[in-house]
Amino acid sequence: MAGRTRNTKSKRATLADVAKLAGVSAITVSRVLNHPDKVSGDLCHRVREAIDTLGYIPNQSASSLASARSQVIGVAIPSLSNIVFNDVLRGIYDVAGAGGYKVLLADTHYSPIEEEGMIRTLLSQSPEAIIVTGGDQTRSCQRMLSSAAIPVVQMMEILEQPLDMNIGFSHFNAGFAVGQKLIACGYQKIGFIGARMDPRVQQRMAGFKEALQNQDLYRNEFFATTPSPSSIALGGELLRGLLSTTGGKLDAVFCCNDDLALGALFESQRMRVSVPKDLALCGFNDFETSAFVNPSLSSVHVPRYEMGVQAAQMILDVLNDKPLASKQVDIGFELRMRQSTCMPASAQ
Amino acid sequence: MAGRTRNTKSKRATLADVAKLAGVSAITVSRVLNHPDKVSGDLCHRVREAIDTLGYIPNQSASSLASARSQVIGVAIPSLSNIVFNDVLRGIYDVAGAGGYKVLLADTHYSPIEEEGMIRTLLSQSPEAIIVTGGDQTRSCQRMLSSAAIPVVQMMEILEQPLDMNIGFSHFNAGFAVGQKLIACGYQKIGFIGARMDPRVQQRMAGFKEALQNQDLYRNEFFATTPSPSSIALGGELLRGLLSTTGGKLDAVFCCNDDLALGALFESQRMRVSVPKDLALCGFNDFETSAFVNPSLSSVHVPRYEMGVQAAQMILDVLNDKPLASKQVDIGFELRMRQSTCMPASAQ
DNA sequence: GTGCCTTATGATAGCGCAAACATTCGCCAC
DNA sequence: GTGGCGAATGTTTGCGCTATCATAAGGCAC
Repeated sequence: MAGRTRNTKSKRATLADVAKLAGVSAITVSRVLNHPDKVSGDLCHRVREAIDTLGYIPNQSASSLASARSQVIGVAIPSLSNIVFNDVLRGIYDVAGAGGYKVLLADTHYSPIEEEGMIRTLLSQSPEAIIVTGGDQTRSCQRMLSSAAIPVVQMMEILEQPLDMNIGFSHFNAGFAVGQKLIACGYQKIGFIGARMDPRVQQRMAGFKEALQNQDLYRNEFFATTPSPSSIALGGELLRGLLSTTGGKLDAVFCCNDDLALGALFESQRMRVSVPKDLALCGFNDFETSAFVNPSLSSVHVPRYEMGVQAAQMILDVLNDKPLASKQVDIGFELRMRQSTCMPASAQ
Repeated sequence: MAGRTRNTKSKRATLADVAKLAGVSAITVSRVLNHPDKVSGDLCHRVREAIDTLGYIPNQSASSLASARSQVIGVAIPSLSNIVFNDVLRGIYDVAGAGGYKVLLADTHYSPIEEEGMIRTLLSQSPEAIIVTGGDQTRSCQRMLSSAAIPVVQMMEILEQPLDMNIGFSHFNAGFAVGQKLIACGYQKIGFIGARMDPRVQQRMAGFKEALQNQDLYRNEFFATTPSPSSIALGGELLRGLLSTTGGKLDAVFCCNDDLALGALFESQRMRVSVPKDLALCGFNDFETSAFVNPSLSSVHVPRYEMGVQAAQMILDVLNDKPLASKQVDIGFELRMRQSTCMPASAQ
């Protein structure tokens, strides 16, 4: 609580300063900045010169307060260090920025409790819209979002009952598709490793499990999960653990994401387990590495950047009163089967 | 410019609403939120109930305007999709968040021109401090930053003449160290591949080049660079190009980052060029993958998360009038030599 | 010329909050 | 009892901007 002293007393220039220098009223300066078509070319020019001279930068707080428009879009994601969200963010930033909006970003650390606090903080900035991840907000968080009466997009997954708008894909279906594919490839002893176990990973696992159960191939002891954060190192550990508890009987493993899958692949190489001859591996998210590693890693591709773009675009459309085709968009996914799941000819 | 109609006219609750419900004055509510120690327990409780009842969320714009404190730290980074910056960002967010600050983030796309516009936007939010990447801001951008009269941190590299505070490490020294190390390992025909060629990559290259020149080992045709964004795919392409133009004479290649290095490694494997027997590879940034890939990839480790933490901490310290040990912090780097640069016994 | 419209500019008020100053009250020393 | 002090609460004001309304100046039909 120490006294906050700024050594410079040269206060920032204001609209009024610019107006005085240009010999016009403040509102005219405001118009030059916000509705230049409503000011004559002559004045417009004079005002701009004054702005340059003073190095005037508008005070967005005052503008927001007076106009009830903050030009801010709030975004909450579970993790800053997960590539998955970076790609989505890039899409959001590109579109929001081009539309004249700033993005205020919060990292919820995969915790709905933290998320609630962070969304409260976001809302205190009077954002014109909010983008959140998934649908596992706390009740009071959902109430806050609703009563904020602004457009809300829940992204990354398709939800049964979205708060407002929704873009993503079905993780259950994706997991199910992987399960079906591995079975179709001829694999019989199929395992799963998962980390973090956030709602989307759980849905992938549930879909995968159902596909196996449909063919009577589900075995509880072939599934290894941990709430720990996902990493390459962890992928190796989980795979080694699974192979040891199952006595190496597995012939395919679905990893809940590419971090784990790469870790499993690298660990297999060190254990002299040949992929895919001895063991097939499939990841999720399709990182760039997955396409280039040897053997290349099968994965589920998701148009993440595109999802971010569309999420932001839906918001811009609503904010500009453009008609929206649908409040819910299934952006889909695509199995990218590569060398790591090529069933060897000699398979039983 | 369509009319912006909000269907709900239920305006958000204000301090005054809370005050009326609690039967106190507005300033008391403000005190409950900002200086609870100055309000009696009884009133404090009553006010908090009113806040809950109304779902009151303070209007940060009004608060900023009235108090001249925005609780915002502006951050500009060159890329949202480069893991390097994610780690730094995580550090910044963790510390800034714990200190009660929001982070307003801008992606400059490695362009000083874009950066200038984005910093202008950041400044319009009246941030209490700014963190930017590197030192290649435009003149007018630097002028804006100076006249904003707020703490500024330039991060990622050590600068000769920082605007204000500075944290990072010497990319020149890091490149030089890699050069020396490869030479010490006994490599003689040493190449370099680089992409993006932003200022920091250029410095790494310059340091590396100098190390080679010192031993008369620099050969211009062993250096391949491109302004294209770095990627794993590009690493493979650049390596293949370099090997073909040099007739495969190289025995070691320093890649300006781990993306390129991994791409080079994977491409080597596909070309049946054995790493490190036929070709040594060294990357930069030490991604998690690098430690686990086979053969494991030598790289230069940089404490990125720590750098973000310290950048934010320096700012919090200045904002709280705590004495600062130094305005410039060299966070260092560390060579992590792994299998990809193990000189084979049979080397000439 | 009159009336009416459009365009360009200005004056005023108020957005929601907190700083600064004002008031009230109770307590204590003497 | 009196004066003085601090704690608790309130009143006023203004942060910098824009919405709204007002005004002025010009154009045009008749």
